[in-house]
Amino acid sequence: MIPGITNAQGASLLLEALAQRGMRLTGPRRRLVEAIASQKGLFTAEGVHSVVPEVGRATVFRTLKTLVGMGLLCRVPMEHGAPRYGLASRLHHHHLVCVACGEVRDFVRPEVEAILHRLASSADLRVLGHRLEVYVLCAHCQQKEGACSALPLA
Amino acid sequence: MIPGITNAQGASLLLEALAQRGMRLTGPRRRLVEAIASQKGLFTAEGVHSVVPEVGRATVFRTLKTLVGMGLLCRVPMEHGAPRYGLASRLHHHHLVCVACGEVRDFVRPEVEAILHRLASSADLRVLGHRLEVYVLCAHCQQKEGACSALPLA
DNA sequence: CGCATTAGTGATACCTGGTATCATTTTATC
DNA sequence: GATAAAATGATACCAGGTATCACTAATGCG
Repeated sequence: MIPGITNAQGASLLLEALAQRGMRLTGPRRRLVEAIASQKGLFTAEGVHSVVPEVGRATVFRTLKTLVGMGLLCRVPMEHGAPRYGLASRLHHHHLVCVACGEVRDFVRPEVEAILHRLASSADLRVLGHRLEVYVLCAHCQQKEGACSALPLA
Repeated sequence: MIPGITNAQGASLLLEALAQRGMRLTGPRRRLVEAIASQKGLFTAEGVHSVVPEVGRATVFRTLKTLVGMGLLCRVPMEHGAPRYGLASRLHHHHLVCVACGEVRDFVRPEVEAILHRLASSADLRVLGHRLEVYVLCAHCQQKEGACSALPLA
C-alpha cells in the first residue's frame, strides 16, 4: 500500500512498470500485483500467496523475484523466519525492526550514504548498494518488557 | 583465525568461554571449535562440517547457533547462497561484500553507531543491535568487469 | 575412583523458502 | 484469427536448518 494513493493506483503503477519493460500483463500477474499493492507495510511470500491462492506458488516466487530484480520491491532478510518483501517506492531507506513484535518501520538517514561515499573514495571500491537494519525494542514493547528476549546482535 | 594468535589459542579462548557458561567440553565440540578457529575469514556451516565430517550435521548447526547466541560468532546472511559465520572477536564492525567474487571484508565506522544513538534518542526506541552490509565491486573485480552483473540493491 | 545425573550427540525425518523442469496455457503481434 | 514467444502451474527437487529420540559421555558428588 503506497501512502497517498489507492491500492488500485498502486497496482497500476507496478503493472505499467512491468509493461514498460516488455513483460506481459497476464491474469495471474495482475491479481498478484493487486495483492501486493494491497499489503500494508512488509509482507511474506506466503502472505501474498494466501491472498491469491489460485495463483501457483512458483509464480508467486517468480514474480516476487522479478519485481525485486527490477527494483520495484525490496527483500528484507529477517533475523528469524521468512524474509519480508516491501514496495520499493519511497526508497532508499533503512529498516527499524522491533525484535519483540516484529514490526518493521522505515527510516531515512542520508548520513549513511555520506559515510559510504567516503568509504568508496578512500578504498578502490565501487559501492553498488547497501543494507542497514537496526534491531530495536519499540516503545510499545518496552512496556510489556519481560516477554522480550533481546537478541545479542552486537 | 584470530589475527595475532595461533589457531590453538583461538580454539582455547572459545572453549574457555563455553566452559564459563556451564557448557560441557565434549569431544565433538572441541573438534568443531578447533575447525572454526582455523577458518580464515568467514565460512559456511557446510565449510566447517567438511573439515570435521565425523561430527554430525545437527551438532554443527546446534553449535553454530549456540556460539552465535553467546555472541562469540556472528552470522552474515548473504544476498545469494548460504549465510556465512565468522568469529565475533574484533566486533563491532560492518561488512563489505564483493558481489562479483563474494569476498567479504570487515570495516569499522563509529559514525554509524553515532547515527543510531541520535536515532534512539529522537524516537522512543531501545537499539539492541544493527547490521550494515555494503555491496561493492572490489578493485580486482572492477578490472575483469563484464563478468559482473551488478545487483540492484538500491 | 565409581557411579548417577544430565547435557550433548547423531541418525533420521521433517520443515521452510525457493528453484528446475516441462507440458499446457495465454499473451502480443501480425 | 494464426502464430511465436512468454508465462503458468504441477511436480519434484534443493539447501539450510530444526525436532525427535534412543544412546553416549562429561561432570559432580560421595
